[in-house]
Amino acid sequence: MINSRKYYITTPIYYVNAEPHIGTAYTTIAGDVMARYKRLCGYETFYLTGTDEHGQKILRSALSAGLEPKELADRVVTKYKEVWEELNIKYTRFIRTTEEKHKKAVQFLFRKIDHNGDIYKGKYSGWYCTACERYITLKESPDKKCPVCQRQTEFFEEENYFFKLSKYQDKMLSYLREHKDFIEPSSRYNEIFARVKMGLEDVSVSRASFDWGITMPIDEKHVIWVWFDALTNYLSGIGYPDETDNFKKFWPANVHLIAKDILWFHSVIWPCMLMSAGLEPPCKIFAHGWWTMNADKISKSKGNVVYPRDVIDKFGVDGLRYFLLREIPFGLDGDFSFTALKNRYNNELGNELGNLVMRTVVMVEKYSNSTVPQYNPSEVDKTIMETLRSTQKSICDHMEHFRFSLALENIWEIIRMSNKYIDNVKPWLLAKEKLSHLNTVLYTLTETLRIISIYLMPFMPASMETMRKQLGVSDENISITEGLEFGQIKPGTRVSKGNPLFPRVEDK
RNA sequence: GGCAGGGUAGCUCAGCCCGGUAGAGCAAGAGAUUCAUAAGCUCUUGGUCGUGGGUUCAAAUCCCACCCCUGCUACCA
Repeated sequence: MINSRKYYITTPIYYVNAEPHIGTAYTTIAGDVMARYKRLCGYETFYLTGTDEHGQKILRSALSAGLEPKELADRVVTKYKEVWEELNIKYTRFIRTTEEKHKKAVQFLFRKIDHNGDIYKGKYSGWYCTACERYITLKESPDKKCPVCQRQTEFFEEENYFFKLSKYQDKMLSYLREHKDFIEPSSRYNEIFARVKMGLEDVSVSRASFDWGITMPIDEKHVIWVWFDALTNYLSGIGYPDETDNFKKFWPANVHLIAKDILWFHSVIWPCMLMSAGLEPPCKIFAHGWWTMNADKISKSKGNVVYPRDVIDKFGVDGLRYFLLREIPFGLDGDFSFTALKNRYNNELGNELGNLVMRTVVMVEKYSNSTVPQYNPSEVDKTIMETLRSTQKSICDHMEHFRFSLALENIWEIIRMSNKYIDNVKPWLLAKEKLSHLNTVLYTLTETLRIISIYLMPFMPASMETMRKQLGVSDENISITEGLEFGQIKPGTRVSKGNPLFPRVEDK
């Protein structure tokens, strides 16, 4: 039975042969936004991220750097943790696959699956491209040339242990049929469904050609395949198999957030492994898209990799967090460009939101002695109330379904409405004529901003904290369930003008 | 090749399910204002809705054909 008041969300564990870049930051920020949102909704939330540290590639990278693989991993892990801290990522736990706990969990899970009769010794053979380190299928290349690098491949045969994936084909298929929202976006669901229908073949889950990995319990000459190892982090990260209370509380995961390239492993191999071990599959796999850079594919060789630091020096952490989730619908591919970033930052964050906060706070200072005035509920602007009411449901609905960009669009409707409102009622004239309606206007504005700050807290925690200080509500307990009702800011609350929240960026 | 999705203003997209001669944001241009980060507000320019046929009083929207683009088509992670 799924505990409805808990929320368990994960990112993939990142491979430690590269430093965190915009792509890994994207997944991690999205997960953080969701985790923060769920916390605001009152859920006991577990947000897991970490690093994948085994495998041949790591071994090679380490050797060429003159390091032990673990040393290399340690260094990169430090980088990851630094960057996540910088980006304000509030994870519950950072797991490393080289941890003893994790290794034990992997071996435990492996034994379970073995005891269930789903592991057997066999031979894996095929045409292998040494350069790309991958087997090719005759379907993708009948002439036996590597489809990626066009090099001639060699025939290899190795003795491996296999997992009986094929045994779970029917179960997997009916699971997919019964859980239409298991994989999102739905286009990905359709792809996977079609592939599973074509049939499942057993997968090799051990390697004997190198030893940087977790030793296979039933044959010490083999290490466990990195994917088997890596996927298990979702269990070991919450205490499997020993910390039964925590594990029982949080499993199954509500969502595994991933990039689209690793969908197969997460949506098919992983659930089948879990079925074999008698565990429930995760509730949802959400596969997001890729970023291009000025419409070009991002790659090391092209030298156009964007690192978080490149962005936050100029646009701030929240500028980055906002842009990534606002620019493209979550799930689709999108283009990263500093032009687009600057436009959104200046227009939406600086002009529309930042300036709204500024003009509101300054007016309260000037016209109301820096304190939020009393208001007359019957005089509250109807269009503002209507906008707040109509957006509330849809914002929360969008958030629940990872439609971050639409949630933000809705929030910006409120912001734009507020700017219009000011221009319509012209508080500076009301002040001149000493009309009492001014009080209601100022109250409405500060209160609307308070509500906006709650909505935006998951996206831009640092800026919203600053903004709430300016509004004088920083010590208030924030909750989505209770904080959205109009009329909570207390008359007499002192506002204080601070520096612009999002100072304009001029060049670049 | 097979399966899936898409081709709508300069750009990014909504509308298509439930037919009635096109919408938003950005970009561009103009105006009135001043509380404000020269921000905000108002207005304007701008599309024969991939191509060709068909159904219909009426099609971006339904049907057929074609062209083009993208994704998936299993073990580097």
